[in-house]
Amino acid sequence: MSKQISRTLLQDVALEAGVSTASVSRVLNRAPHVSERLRRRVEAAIDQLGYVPDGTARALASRRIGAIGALVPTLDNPIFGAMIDSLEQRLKRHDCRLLIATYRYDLDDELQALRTLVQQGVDGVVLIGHDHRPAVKTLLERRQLPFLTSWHAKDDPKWPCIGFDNTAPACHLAHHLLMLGHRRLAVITAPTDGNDRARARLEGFRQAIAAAGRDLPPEYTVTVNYGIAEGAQAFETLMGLEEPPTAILCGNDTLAFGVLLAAQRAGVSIPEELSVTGFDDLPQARFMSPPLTTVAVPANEIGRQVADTLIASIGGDTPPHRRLLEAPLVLRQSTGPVPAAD
Amino acid sequence: MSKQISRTLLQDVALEAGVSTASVSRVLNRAPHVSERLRRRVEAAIDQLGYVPDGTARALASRRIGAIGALVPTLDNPIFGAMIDSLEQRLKRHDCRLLIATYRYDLDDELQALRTLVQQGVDGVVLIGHDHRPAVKTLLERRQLPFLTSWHAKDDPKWPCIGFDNTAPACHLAHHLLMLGHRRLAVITAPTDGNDRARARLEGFRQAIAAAGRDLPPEYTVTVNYGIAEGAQAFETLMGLEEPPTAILCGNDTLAFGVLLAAQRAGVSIPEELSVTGFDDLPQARFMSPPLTTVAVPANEIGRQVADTLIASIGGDTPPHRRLLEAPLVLRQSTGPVPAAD
DNA sequence: AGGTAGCTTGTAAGCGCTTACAACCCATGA
DNA sequence: TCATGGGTTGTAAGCGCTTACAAGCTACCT
Repeated sequence: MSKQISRTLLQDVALEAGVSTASVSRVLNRAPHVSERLRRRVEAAIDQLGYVPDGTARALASRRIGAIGALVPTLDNPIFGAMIDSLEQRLKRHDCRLLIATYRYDLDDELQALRTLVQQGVDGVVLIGHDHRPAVKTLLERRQLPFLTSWHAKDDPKWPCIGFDNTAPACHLAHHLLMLGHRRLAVITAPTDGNDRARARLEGFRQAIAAAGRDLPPEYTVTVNYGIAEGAQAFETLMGLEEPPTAILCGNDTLAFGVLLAAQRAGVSIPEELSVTGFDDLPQARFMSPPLTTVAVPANEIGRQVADTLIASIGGDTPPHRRLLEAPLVLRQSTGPVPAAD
Repeated sequence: MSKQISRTLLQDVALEAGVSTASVSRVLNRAPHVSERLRRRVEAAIDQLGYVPDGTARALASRRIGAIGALVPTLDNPIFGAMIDSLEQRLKRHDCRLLIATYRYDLDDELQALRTLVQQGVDGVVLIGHDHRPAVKTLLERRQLPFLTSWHAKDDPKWPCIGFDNTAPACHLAHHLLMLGHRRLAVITAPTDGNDRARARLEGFRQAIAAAGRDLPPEYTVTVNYGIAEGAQAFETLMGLEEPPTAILCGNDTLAFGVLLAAQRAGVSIPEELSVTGFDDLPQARFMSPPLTTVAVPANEIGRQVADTLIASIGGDTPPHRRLLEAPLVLRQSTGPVPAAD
């Protein structure tokens, strides 16, 4: 069971340097009150012996594991990949590792995954969105674990967050279309169950439409899973209606890509015959034909700020209740005036 | 410094159940030789007290942390996101967590990140590719750490791998173009430094071209970083040559997307005037216009098999030296016969 | 009935580090 | 000169679990 290699221990270093184990530990942890002379002696011994501290023993004794946990719905969506990428890069600077777990938008799985991470001993946790099982909060509180939610903008003192408003940009997008004369706006959304971001975006679309004195009829709201093919399919559904929409608001870029491609196939020219919007501003968005009007989600910036803030919380700081980042509209060429006929 | 909440310990469970701590531990670890009656008593006590074992103590005592480490160049590339996603999902089944670290294709950073993961105490490690600093091997061996490389097909007993051949499909791709009559084949490749996959693909292209009795002149080989814009730029470079190529082989899909888009802008019709190929088969590839001829990389399958195999290695199995997965050509419409004029 | 093999359970010694606490040293000021 | 205080270092008690080893028990065999 045991790894036979007898590794050099902290005690060996202490012996070699002729100091106590406590001193070695202090040097290792950059503790204050260590004389230059002692520090150098210890460092020499460490080099000499090629000593590498044992993370598990350290974790047990110090009650800090040196890693945080990230719970994300999936890494298949590149927008989360981007966030995790930045998060990990930034954590590294703080000498902190990243444990990830995915839950496929299933909140029970999220809770379960959180339990595992907590049991593992993570020093902090980052969650996506505002929708979670109540037990998530209970668990986090009981363990007094620093945590942060992200990707949303709910002003809930119980859930500190670093995110952005999903509703307002969605509202602006719809407003933009209404200003262009569109009256038949349809929406393609991801399943909103357990996904407050999708709900918030949908809500934004609704608000703008309501503000214009109109409404969003059920047949103009199509719910599909994430994917290009799914977006394309939703396009078919919508354009097959008796009165097809003149504009389609998509819950994310990937769905919009599907719409763009399906439109191209169907010979529906965009934006002349149909306006389309996305949400995320994936790298591809500006390269679509036509370039996609969308909302730039600050995925990388979220990753960085979450890292910095969580590290600070672990260090004892009280995190700000809420920090909102910009999610600016990016108007490109997939939206245009309503067709003359309409 | 200490978390004030006095948590219930294994000892409390033992007390409550009226058994020894060893027995509780045995129940926890599904050890053999535990009577049904005792097991039930312990489980009742665990439920009763809401006991949750401490991962760090467990790790220290058992010398297993319950997590493996993954070293990937970046998560910004969705193909790695896909692999990591599958890897994590599958690890979960084996009750194993995933620690990730990225290194931006910098092998020194990779080594450094590995050191950190090892120090952290990971039970196993998965690497991408065959290019690594020698110290990586030394470290892994000295710690007798189960590990696996992936994404390549080198038959190197020192580096067990679960991957696929990058060269052969690349070769086929080039062959396919040659069969279509193309003679001026150009290549857009990612930087090959520290990236054996990119080198292997380039090598495949070269092999096919050489087999046809031709060669790949330097001006037909453009090296650019990962990105759509970079692919587009490379397109400009190549098409600006006195004798522009009639086909462009791209080292990955993202570069090919850039070429496709730049061609569209430049009014170069594909595949009539120019053939283009990618590598990866990202979800978008089949939705491009025209749909991209490429190679389907088994990212998800790699993730799953790496998980299963690494878990088996940790359990004491000797991993197969090498398992190769299929990376089939996907012929779509971005490749066609050489233009008549040529 | 006694011996023995094979389970089941308990005892207690770690796993390798951190840190509270105490001891010590030296410079400073009275 | 001696008390005082602050910075430096050492001692040793954990951190919460796993597991080698030994002991106890049951059942079966002779």
